[in-house]
Amino acid sequence: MGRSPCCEKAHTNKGAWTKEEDERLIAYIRAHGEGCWRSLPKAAGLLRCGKSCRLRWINYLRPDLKRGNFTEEEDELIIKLHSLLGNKWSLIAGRLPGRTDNEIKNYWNTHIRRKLLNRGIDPVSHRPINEPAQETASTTISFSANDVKIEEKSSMAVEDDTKNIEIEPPNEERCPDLNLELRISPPYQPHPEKMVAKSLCFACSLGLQNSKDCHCKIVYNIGTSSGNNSSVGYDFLTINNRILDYRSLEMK
DNA sequence: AATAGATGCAACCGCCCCCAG
DNA sequence: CCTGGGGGCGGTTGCATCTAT
Repeated sequence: MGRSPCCEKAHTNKGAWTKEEDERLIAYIRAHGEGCWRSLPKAAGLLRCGKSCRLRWINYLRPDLKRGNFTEEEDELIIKLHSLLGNKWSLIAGRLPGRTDNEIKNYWNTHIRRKLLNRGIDPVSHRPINEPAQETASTTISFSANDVKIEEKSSMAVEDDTKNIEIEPPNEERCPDLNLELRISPPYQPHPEKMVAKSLCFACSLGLQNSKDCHCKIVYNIGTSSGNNSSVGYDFLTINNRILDYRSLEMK
């Protein structure tokens, strides 16, 4: 359409980066920091599109990147985060220090998808493949200010801008409060003890009740004496029996 | 050893969102 | 409030490498 291109394509290199280009980019960012990507190539003496520089830096040259194979723990964390967030690779990457969204996206498509298929789990819905198709109602939890609303819908999506997250409820389970900071803490629990009967582990949330991975247990803790800040967590992210509380999952 | 097919991953493309003017 | 530019993101592509025949 009428939109101007992000850079002058005719005078930019494309394809694999050379060692010299990498060195120029690293040297420039070391000296000036990450700034205006559009003007960076010219300032750094690179015949590259600003977006290309940004991508190269973020996905490959950044000093804090953790290169190498993903660990089993990282695998499981990615799977669990993906079941909650869908293809929000940048959000998922935010929970894996040293990993980039592109890297995780590639890893998902090449390894984890197949791994889940081998386990008989649909990598999109995270449900058992042979489970009969059913009307999937989902729960939308709105977090506009302090006013929390829950409504039923029939799709799965994460809507960043509205700060609504739609989650497929596991077996009629109502999901607790979940905001983009990925904190689990229902706003108000007059009878927190009732949470005991409703708590599901992550395996159950995937329809794998009674599996060896099922470790339903309560991870809520009652608030302090003030009584107003009680927080109740769901054990979605138990990894190797170590509880990953959502309260540690702040985004950005 | 040669070749075809499969796989992995870096990089690109185009759309969307945010924000300054 | 509107608009355009810049940055960010997810999907896709293309090439290098690996594996099977």
